[in-house]
Amino acid sequence: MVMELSNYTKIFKALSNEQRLKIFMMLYKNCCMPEGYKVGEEFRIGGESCCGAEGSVDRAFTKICDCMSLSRSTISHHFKELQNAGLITCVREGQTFRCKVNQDAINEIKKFLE
Amino acid sequence: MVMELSNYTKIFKALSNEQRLKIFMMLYKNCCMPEGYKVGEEFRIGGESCCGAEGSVDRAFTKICDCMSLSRSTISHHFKELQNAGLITCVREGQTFRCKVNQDAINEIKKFLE
DNA sequence: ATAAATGTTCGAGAAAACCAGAACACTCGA
DNA sequence: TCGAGTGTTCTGGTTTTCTCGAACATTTAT
Repeated sequence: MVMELSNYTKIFKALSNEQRLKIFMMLYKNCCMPEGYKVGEEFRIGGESCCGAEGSVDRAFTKICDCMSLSRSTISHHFKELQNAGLITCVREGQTFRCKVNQDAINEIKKFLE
Repeated sequence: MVMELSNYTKIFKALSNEQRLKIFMMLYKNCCMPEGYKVGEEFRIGGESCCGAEGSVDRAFTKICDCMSLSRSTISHHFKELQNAGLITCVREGQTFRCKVNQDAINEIKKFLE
């Protein structure tokens, strides 16, 4: 697959904002910190404590707001941008979402940097 | 080595601009297009034709300007930003520069995406 | 059915990024 | 030494990004 340069910049742009990178890390590493993460797994955002290990409570955005001191609308925008860059996929599930990191996009970047 | 999150965003930001990414690609792949590149090699920017294979003429920025239709000052800013992100290192050599991609930074990103 | 909780969209303001042109400084060859 | 060539810095204008709050839509529990 040959990607346009603009596809790469879109991905890099999505990761160039610290708040957005944090969100992405939560999804990718299942936590803010890169410890004990499991790549490619499907899981819910959040958890009773945002960075806790439980990872099964559904109050996604609001929890992330608490954790990051950003408004819900801002968080929503950031999620949109991550989706738009093709880094994550979200499907609605009731009141909240089930999100998944798109491993293909990650691989594409790694290949790009080869 | 443990890098702060802001170091990563700085790198991603540097690569999030299409013009800057082009410049970086020229240095990293020795050409705008990822063909026949030699990673980690030290070489001069430019060439009689910006994307030619010769790669030994020194009129760096100006040539890149011709190639990218950007002013010299803008090109200068982009180089600064790439340096500031730690992606490249430039040392003056007479009228122009000798630039090198910092492979450590690339590896850091790849590790980050592991 | 109503209320609470959640995410979305709109409007707007502040901050940052992008870019150019002008004036400047440095290097090198004639 | 002087001029051409090259990169830097400053200033300013335009565009984009980041963020919030308010109004809205949807889902879920009571």
